[in-house]
Amino acid sequence: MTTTPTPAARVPGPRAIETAARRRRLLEAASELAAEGGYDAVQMRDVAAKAEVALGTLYRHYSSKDQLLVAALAAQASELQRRLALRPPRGATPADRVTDVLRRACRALEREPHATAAMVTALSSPDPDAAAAKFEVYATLRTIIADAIDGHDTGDISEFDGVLRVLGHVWLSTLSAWVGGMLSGPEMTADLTAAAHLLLDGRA
Amino acid sequence: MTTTPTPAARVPGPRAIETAARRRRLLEAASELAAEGGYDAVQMRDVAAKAEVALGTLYRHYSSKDQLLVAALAAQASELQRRLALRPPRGATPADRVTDVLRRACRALEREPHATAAMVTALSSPDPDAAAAKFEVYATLRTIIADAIDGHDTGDISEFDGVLRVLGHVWLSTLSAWVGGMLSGPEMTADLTAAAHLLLDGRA
DNA sequence: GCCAAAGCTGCAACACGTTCTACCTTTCGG
DNA sequence: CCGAAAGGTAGAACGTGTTGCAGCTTTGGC
Repeated sequence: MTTTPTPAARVPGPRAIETAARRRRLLEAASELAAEGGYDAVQMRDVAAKAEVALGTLYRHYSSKDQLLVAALAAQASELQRRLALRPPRGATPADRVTDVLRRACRALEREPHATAAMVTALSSPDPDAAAAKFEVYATLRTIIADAIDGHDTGDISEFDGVLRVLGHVWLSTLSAWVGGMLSGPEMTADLTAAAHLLLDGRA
Repeated sequence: MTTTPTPAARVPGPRAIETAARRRRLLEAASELAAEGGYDAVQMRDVAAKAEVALGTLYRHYSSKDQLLVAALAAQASELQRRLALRPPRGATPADRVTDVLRRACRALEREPHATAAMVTALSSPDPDAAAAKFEVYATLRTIIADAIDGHDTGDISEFDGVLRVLGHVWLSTLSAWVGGMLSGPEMTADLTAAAHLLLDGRA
């Protein structure tokens, strides 16, 4: 009796653990394939095989390719947020801090261009199955910008709501343009920096 | 000799006329199918059939579905520009005129939601074949905004280059979000209006 | 005139996202 | 303990974008 045989029935149970592990493997497989060859290289049969899961199971968890990729992006955005909490953006003014965050984020994304392209492609697909995951990504991105605007003190962020929304749009659009080859990396950064200064300089 | 038999060899020739007519029919067919059922309803076999053209011919002119749809969008953007030249935007300040233009454009787009969805979907696809047509659309949109900023007089637009780029990004991103169901029509207009005022009020 | 190139046609074929079927195993409320 | 529900597997099958092919006609330079 020293090693409680069935501890409390509140532990997940082996089946649930297996299921969670499968989901994790699926996201990992998708990310790896995306990093290697971009959107087209993420083929559902390959993802399933790489995660050692049946194709039907993949579709049970992620009901479309775009949903899968957006979920992977959401996970990555969360991790970016976590890293930013550890090393907060530097800069005296809101505009400087926002610029710093966006620049860092872009550098990280440019380091894995294929993966970024795949995930941004999925993010800008109109697939309604992916809507929930897209909301999550949007929310995370806006939180990241909001945290940069108020340098971890402050209160009245609500005043910046419009700025926040506009900056979010510019971020997504520049990313999308970069992925589509319409904008180079430096141009993307330049547009983002310009937007941050236009929207934030001379305000609060 | 009164009716010059072969006028000057500078006239297009019957073959070229036929070819041009085929291209026009293809764009029309694509637009109609898009208006009826959106992106998925634009099926290449159906477009070819509706335009009374072989599938291979469709691909000779437009090397992908996305390129075809972006070309249709480019044509529509040109027409919007023409209509705007006839009825210039109203408003005393640049921000007011830009808001007026964007509001009008959005209303036009919301009137054909399926067609808009199809074309915006194609526009935000990363298809490199469509890059040239995408550039054309981007350029037209920026010209439209630029014309609204300077009320058909003025000179130094270059000073507004950053504003122009940022507004273009916001326009595309809100459209994309609207198509993806992440933003309602009024929300889209609100974000655009907010951006115009944030970027233009208190400047020149 | 003649011939290569360009442009078309009709149709077969392929690839990959997605769906469906048939069947098995584990979990859990009664 | 039982039976239904949930979650899995293997694999066939379907739809649609895209490509390839064989042959036809028109065009334009020589």
